[in-house]
Amino acid sequence: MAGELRSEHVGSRVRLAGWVHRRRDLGGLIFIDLRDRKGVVQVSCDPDVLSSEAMESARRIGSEVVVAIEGDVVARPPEAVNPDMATGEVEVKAEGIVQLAPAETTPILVAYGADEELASEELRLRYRYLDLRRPEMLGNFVLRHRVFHTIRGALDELDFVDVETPMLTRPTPEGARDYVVPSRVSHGEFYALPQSPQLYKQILMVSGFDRYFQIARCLRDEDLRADRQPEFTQLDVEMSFVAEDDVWTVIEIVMAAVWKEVAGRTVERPFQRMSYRDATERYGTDKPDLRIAWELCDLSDDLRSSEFRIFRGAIEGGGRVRGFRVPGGAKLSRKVLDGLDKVAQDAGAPGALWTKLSDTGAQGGFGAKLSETELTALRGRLQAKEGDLIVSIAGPEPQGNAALDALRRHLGSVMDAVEEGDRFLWVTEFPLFERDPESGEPVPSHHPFTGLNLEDVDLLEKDPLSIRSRAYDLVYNGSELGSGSIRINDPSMQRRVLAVLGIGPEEAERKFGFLLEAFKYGAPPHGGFAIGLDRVVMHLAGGSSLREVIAFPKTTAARALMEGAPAPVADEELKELGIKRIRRTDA
RNA sequence: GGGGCUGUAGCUCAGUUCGGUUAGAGUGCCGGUCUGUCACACCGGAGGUCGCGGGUUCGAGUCCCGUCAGCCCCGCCA
Repeated sequence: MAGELRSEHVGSRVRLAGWVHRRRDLGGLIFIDLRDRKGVVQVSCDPDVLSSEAMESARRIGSEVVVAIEGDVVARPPEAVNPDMATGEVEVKAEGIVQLAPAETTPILVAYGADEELASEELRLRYRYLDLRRPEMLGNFVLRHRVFHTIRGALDELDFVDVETPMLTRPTPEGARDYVVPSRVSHGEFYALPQSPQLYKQILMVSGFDRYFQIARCLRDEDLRADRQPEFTQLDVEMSFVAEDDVWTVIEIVMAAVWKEVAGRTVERPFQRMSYRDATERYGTDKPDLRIAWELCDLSDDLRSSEFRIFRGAIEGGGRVRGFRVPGGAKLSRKVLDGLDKVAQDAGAPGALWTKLSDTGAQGGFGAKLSETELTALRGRLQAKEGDLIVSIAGPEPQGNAALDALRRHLGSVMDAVEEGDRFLWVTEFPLFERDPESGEPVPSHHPFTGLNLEDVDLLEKDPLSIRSRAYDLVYNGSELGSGSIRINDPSMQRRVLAVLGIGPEEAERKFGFLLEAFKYGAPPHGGFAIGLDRVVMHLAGGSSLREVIAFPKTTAARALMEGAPAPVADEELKELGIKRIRRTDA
């Protein structure tokens, strides 16, 4: 193909078909850059070879016209070799050019120059087929293909079986909002598109499938983000007769294979592991970016009786003072330091407290408010020295965590302290429940079938919020790639957990009766994992938006701009579905 | 549901601070010159509901109100 021609092909005759990437008309000579899936090659149109009619048509041919070209591959004259081009040592001397399809002037460019800005994302989505012609975009999807291919190969090698589960499923009241599909046959009843194959894969374990996987489409009707699409692809895995380590090992093998195969990078196995408690204590988040080395420290003991009202007040109010050391951070400008308040505030804290360490003590910020003893204690605890910056947050816990995490990442990037590398991390022992901020009642932090740490079973009814689960997340460079758990396979334990969640036998029966019923007939111990593959591909492609690695993504309003979805349907069609349109009740 | 940014030529943007002549640039497009270019170069030309609606004003791309769209974030995402 055009993009594959190299000097070894010189002398061979080729017939190429593709798109006119660019054309350079020098008057006598015309050069056409011909693009196909493998890349671009230069075609030369020489009046000594081509008829004057053929030269005339080559002169008129526009960008993105589809053409077939026949000719010999020749070496370029030495002075005309283009080292920036994979095919730059050769060109095709055209002897015949046929237009296979015309092309109007495109609304957005395909062939961008090095410094040219891409068209707006809105237009790129509207004319997605043109945007996807760009070699960078095509490259993302070739990479995506290789990721999927590698995963399938690795799991096949590990004796997993790929099983498909339904797209039309039972609506679930738990979790994310369902995309709902009306039933034509049963008016008033609805299917839901799957949020994940969770219940099906557990049922497959009851069926004895033992090692299941699926690359599954999942749909959730929630608001979008750069890293969140309503429709996404997940690697779904479930295994029987396993504990955490068995699941982790499988995922580690798969991820290492992907990174090796697709990026040519070796990642160390086993991945680092850290409990949820450790992660939040040391980094202020359940998805720490370990490329930033700095860790948080509790400074409360050193400041308990401080004259500085903010510190003492926070501690007396039941909160804590925590902080971290930014090596060399004393050189940061006043502007950057003043900006820390906003970073902390955006994360829900009243503000950020900081001081610079110099040879004479602490300068600026809270440094002046502390006694000599307190400063010395802080320096010792943080192992901080002259030239460092100390940043801290005083106050109650959840806000403090979020702010410390935000400050750590913000300053990590400002100080250029984010190391290169692939830092995978298992975060383990998530709490089984968290408190619903509105009702105050416990709600599952993962899902209601998550197994619990056997040491904590006795606390189930007494202190549910303190129970550690057998759920785990996989974190890559500060980004959550996926999560999983060892599940509950004992029907009576499942009933106890549901009871704590305020779901009685009747409600449980109505919501997931089929799962509970299946568990009556011999459910093996099992557990699994799910990985967001769009995010994996995004990271490997070096991007920051899923839209770069999903062929036809939705906008932030969940609309498809190219085909125009969603769209109204005819009243007649609605009638057949037993659905009546109601007027919007806008005020 | 809330907050922020953006919307001007096919495309990318300037012009909006502080209302005032005929709204500019680059690129693409069209025409011309050019036999080693590679974002070819050079010369010329066409191309605008200033997102949409309303208001203030002698006068609105510019000010005010509303609305639509795209993007980023919070909420939400078991």
